[in-house]
Amino acid sequence: MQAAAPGLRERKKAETRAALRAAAVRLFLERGPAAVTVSDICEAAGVSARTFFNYFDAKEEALLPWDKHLIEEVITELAARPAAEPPLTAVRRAIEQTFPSLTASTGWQACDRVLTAYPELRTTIVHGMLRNQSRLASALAERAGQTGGRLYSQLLAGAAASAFRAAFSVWAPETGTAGLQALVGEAFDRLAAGLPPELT
Amino acid sequence: MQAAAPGLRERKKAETRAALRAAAVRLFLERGPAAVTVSDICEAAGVSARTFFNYFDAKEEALLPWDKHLIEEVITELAARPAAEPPLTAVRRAIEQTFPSLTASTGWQACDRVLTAYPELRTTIVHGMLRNQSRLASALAERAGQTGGRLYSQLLAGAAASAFRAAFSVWAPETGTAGLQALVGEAFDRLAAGLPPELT
DNA sequence: GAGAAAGTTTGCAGTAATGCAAAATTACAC
DNA sequence: GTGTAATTTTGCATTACTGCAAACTTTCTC
Repeated sequence: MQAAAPGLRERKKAETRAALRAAAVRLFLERGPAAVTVSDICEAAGVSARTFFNYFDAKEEALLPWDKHLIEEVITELAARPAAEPPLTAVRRAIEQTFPSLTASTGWQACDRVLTAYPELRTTIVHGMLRNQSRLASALAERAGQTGGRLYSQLLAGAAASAFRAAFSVWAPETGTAGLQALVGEAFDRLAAGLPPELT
Repeated sequence: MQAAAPGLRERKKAETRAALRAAAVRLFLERGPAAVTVSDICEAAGVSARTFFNYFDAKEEALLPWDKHLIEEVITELAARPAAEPPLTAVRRAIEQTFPSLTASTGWQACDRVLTAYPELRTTIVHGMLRNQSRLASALAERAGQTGGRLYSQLLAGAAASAFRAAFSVWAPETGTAGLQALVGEAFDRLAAGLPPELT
């Protein structure tokens, strides 16, 4: 039942990624993110500076224990939702389904320490999430066919991404991924209710 | 009733901004945005390269006939909305109130031509709008006091920004600012309805 | 008007990020 | 194993963008 032997190539990539992340976290904690350059991280991880950007889109992303394939997972889950399901519900469930993968990641504790020490990182990281949104919008447009048109797809993707971003923005990392999931759930509840001031 | 004489300083700033914008639009059309550097634009406009970033946050922003003070206008309008108004409605009205300023801007025709010729610019520009979102979130948080908490403020700001971004993404510039406003209205309608697949 | 105060432009130096093509590494076929 | 195809790493060149401090311009005060 376990995945096929990953092979040397995949293993090395995982090691490089882990080394980069470990170096980034350590240096961020030591000197603060602003005083750490990408070159510093790469030197500590033993790879060239150019390689960093084969793994991460931005300096700050090296902090997070999730990576790009998570958005693909969301999109896969989305495709697996029943066609009759209302779009907002489908996105919500797709995101919820990927939380186990999120929880399985190691490195939350380190992430917690850095985010607590340097709250401004949160903003930067949240900004980076916008790249994923267009992937999601395309997937939604495809799924929905003509339902609601392109405006609706874009809006839905934006709203879903906003739900996640808002949750991440106010999340106390020490509550763990379960805490994050609860916030995401609340955000989607509010969206589904039409953003009233109070949830009834 | 007219505004006080702007003074030399303000007038020069306006001229510089206009020169930069004109140069950017012209060069974008001639060679495509990717083949135009900020230095090119500045050379054509007769200012130093460093000055460009006193006026715009990013290369592509020089294209748009609106500027940063528009978001301030939205925030001012927001502050002027009655406190009893539901937050989503208040943001919507605040945005709608600033459309006259948007429509008053000159340069839409040029903007239209460039966006049509280089659709990928739209994505870039939409990304840039994220900077405004945090300003809006703070304003909402302040206005709402404790209503709904920080998650609600962030989500509302994200949703409102998504409404505008989605509208801009699908907007056909030849329909003018009125066309954009109609799309923004539809997006807010959908948000208020809880993002159902069809507007009833 | 002269001089102080405030705001703007500019040069400089440095970092983030991306494209491209060559070199190195791993996987695969026989 | 050897050779070949596919990936990955790396170096190089370039551009976007930011902070800082000095020079310059406009505005304000008397």
